[in-house]
Amino acid sequence: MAEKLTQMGIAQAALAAIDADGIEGLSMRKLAQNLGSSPMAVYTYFPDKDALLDGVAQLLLAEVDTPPEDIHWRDAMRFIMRSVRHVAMRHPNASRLINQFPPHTPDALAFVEAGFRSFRRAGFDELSTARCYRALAAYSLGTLDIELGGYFSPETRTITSETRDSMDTPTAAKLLPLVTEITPTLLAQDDAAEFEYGLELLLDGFADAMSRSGRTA
Amino acid sequence: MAEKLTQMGIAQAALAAIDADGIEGLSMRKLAQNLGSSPMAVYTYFPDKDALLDGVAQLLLAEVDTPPEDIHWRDAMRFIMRSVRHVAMRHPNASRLINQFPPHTPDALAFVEAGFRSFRRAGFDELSTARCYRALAAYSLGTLDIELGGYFSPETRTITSETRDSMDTPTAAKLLPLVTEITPTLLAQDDAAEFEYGLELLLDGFADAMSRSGRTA
DNA sequence: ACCTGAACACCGTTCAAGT
DNA sequence: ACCTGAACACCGTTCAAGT
Repeated sequence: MAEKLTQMGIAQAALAAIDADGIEGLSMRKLAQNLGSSPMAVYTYFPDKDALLDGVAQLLLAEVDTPPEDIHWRDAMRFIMRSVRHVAMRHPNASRLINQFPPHTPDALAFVEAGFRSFRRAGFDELSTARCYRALAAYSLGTLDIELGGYFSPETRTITSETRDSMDTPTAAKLLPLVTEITPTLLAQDDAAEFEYGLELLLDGFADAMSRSGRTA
Repeated sequence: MAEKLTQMGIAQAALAAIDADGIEGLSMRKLAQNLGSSPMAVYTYFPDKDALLDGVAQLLLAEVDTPPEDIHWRDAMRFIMRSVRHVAMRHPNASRLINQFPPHTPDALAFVEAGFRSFRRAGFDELSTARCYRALAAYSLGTLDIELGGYFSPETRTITSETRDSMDTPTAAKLLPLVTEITPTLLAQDDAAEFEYGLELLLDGFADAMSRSGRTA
């Protein structure tokens, strides 16, 4: 029984459970036990497990900070992009949900609205705004795949082992000399610095397009 | 019984099953039935289900085409990036595995090696090559999240319904006017064209950095 | 509307045994 | 090494029933 159940309370408990045990570790039955209720009680508030996970994603996205209104659009985009990344880093076990479920509640959309506002105030039209948002979203989601999924660090990844090393290092060096050469550099990269690097390329590109369309960005 | 089991054959059967029924629809038991064997036979070739899914991902990545050796690095990158996207589009139900499992078999790494070769031949040093590869990988993976995960098209997504429309349209228009304004534009975007747009921004950035470091790119 | 308890139709994987 | 069959310890969700 504990507290009275609510949609928000259940989603928060689910997020806490995922933070602790990962997405795979969450089951409707264990969650219900945490809540002190029968497994089926949750189904009054969420139609199925997928809807619950979507709810957890909305909770995460609501944690993204909204930039001050008076800053330059480039700073606003840096602010939002960094905030998304930091939310994911605070919830490494849950971050995959951000890639899977787009924001759709008012709280989760607050940072999107703020980003659009910044673009529009700087003179971007609807098409440019949509286009820039899409490019930034792609870069942001891909960054989460790489950093939180441990894309470049096979050791940290879910310890599947065996099949992974289906090629011994001597063979690799012969067959894939450049992969062998570059991989250590890739592993030594500074995540934050590389994130900023790609981000600035996109922002530079947006600014160029703006100025070519005859405005002072 | 059917054919003799092999690691490759099992992974191919798993990919076919996923193409047909989705990743969630694949079970070790159904796969074994397709293969005409007992469920446990697969465990001789893969230590667990995650290793099998990794194997399927390697199969997908091996489908990525390798660009001709004599083209400009920009064309080589366009070639590879488009090929990854097209592989994912041929296997929409399986494409999430590309975001989850990086290439690590020789066949799956062939396109990476080719990309590195192209960068290095154009005069990029190890650090620049790693840096550019990372930015392209992030953009590529994020694009798959958006296009194949239906990030901008809530209707096509797994039909979780209910919780999704926790805000009626009139409220949304008041609270989030710009989201309301831009969303139709977002839904009407041409996926291929927008993919190319962001890609060119990154390639432009790489070229700038190259020429500033004192080379003819 | 909200919640329960039992039941259904599944899972991945371990284990002992066979070849 | 390769494969089987039974069993273990789980799942998400339906359903009938209670308040």
